[in-house]
Amino acid sequence: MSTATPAERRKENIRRRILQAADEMLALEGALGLSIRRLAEITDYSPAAIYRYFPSKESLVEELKEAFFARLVDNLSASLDQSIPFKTMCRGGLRTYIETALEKPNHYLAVFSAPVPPVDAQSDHASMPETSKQRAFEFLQDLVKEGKATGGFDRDLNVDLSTRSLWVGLHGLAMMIAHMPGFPNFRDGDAFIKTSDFIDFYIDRLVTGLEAKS
Amino acid sequence: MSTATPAERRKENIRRRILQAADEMLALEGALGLSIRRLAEITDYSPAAIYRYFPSKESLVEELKEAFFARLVDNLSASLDQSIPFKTMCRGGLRTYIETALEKPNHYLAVFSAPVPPVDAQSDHASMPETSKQRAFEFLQDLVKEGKATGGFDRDLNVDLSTRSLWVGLHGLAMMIAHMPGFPNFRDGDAFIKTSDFIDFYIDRLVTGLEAKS
DNA sequence: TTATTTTGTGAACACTGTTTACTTTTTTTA
DNA sequence: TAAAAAAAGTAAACAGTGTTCACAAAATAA
Repeated sequence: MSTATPAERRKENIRRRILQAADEMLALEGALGLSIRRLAEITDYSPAAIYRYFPSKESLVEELKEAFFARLVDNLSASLDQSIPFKTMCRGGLRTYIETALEKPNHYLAVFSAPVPPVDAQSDHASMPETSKQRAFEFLQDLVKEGKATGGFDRDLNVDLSTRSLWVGLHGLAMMIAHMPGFPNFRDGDAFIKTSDFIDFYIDRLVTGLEAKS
Repeated sequence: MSTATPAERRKENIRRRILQAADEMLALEGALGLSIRRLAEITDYSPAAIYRYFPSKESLVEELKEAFFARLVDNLSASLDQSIPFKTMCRGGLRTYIETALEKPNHYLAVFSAPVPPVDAQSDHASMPETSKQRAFEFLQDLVKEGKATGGFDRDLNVDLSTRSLWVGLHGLAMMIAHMPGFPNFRDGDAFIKTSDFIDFYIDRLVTGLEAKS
């Protein structure tokens, strides 16, 4: 390896430094709070200098999103363990999705927020990196397939629809917790609910929805 | 009624005109695309004039969100019909939520997007108007209660957890379709899925997840 | 050492939300 | 009806934003 010249290595280092500063800014203040000008100040560059390393703010954020989502998918893969019962493994995997998403809520929100014009062109599944998205989808698809084969899922389930249902269900939970501080508790809620308990309950409902009726 | 002076009525009319123009802008270009300056241009006022009617852009958007969400809740209430079987009524109600949300995707996104600093203070359930939110929640809560009583739901279900699960599940679907043009179809998807079919399937899973096992 | 490429920047452009001081219009009061 | 008070509207500025461009400084190649 390392067929890079010192100049290239130096450049790559600066790029990384900028990206890391941007990552912290994204985590703390969200995609809108991430400002090129403040990023320049923090990294001790002029705003224009940033543009020697990234063509636009959007592309910079895109890199952060991809890295975050790739990590999420890695965590998903790691949670696969064929030696434990399907039910346990399945619930664990879904929980991993939620927990990783909530480690950096602003990252998760950024991944699932379309670029500047929210509803515009019909670029399908806007703004999600293609490779990691495919991997996440395949993870869920495998889960559904194995669930049908050995996990007690309804054998008549349509795999495409079921996979997407699982995906949407997870997404709803992550989104809800991510940008609603306080959820699942209401201001004047009758019952205090521990987030962790709710996640367990919700994932149970998700899985139960796919199981055979008896 | 109409204990308002002509001046007050005129003022109210202008306010409404501005709100309506803003509503169209929000629908077309999202909360970020809605610009006070362009709104001023369209309504033939100076930017500063808008501030005679609304204290801030945020409060203006807040009104649009509340109106939209109130309409959503009205539609939900209207979908209640005790004369039809619970299963049908329940599915119809949930479908109404999704369909109304998707009539104005940018409105729905705005309702469920926290104000400028996305994850900041712990104002619970940020940015959703309290009254309409409560009404929507109670609608779902009643659904769960009736489901337990007469609709075949698991009688051991925790109502608080179940209501929130339903809520989160619906939210996930609305969010996913709202800011992912093309969903539920992937770019190189193996199967073309009609959105309407997917909604039906997904709502079925949501309800099945709450039903007694047999 | 000179020539060339890379790296960094100040200043500007075109936007954004918002405020302030000021003028014009309308309404109220005397 | 005339004067005073209140309301409505605005130009200009402030403080931000992303981005571009012409130019200077530094590093590399010839």
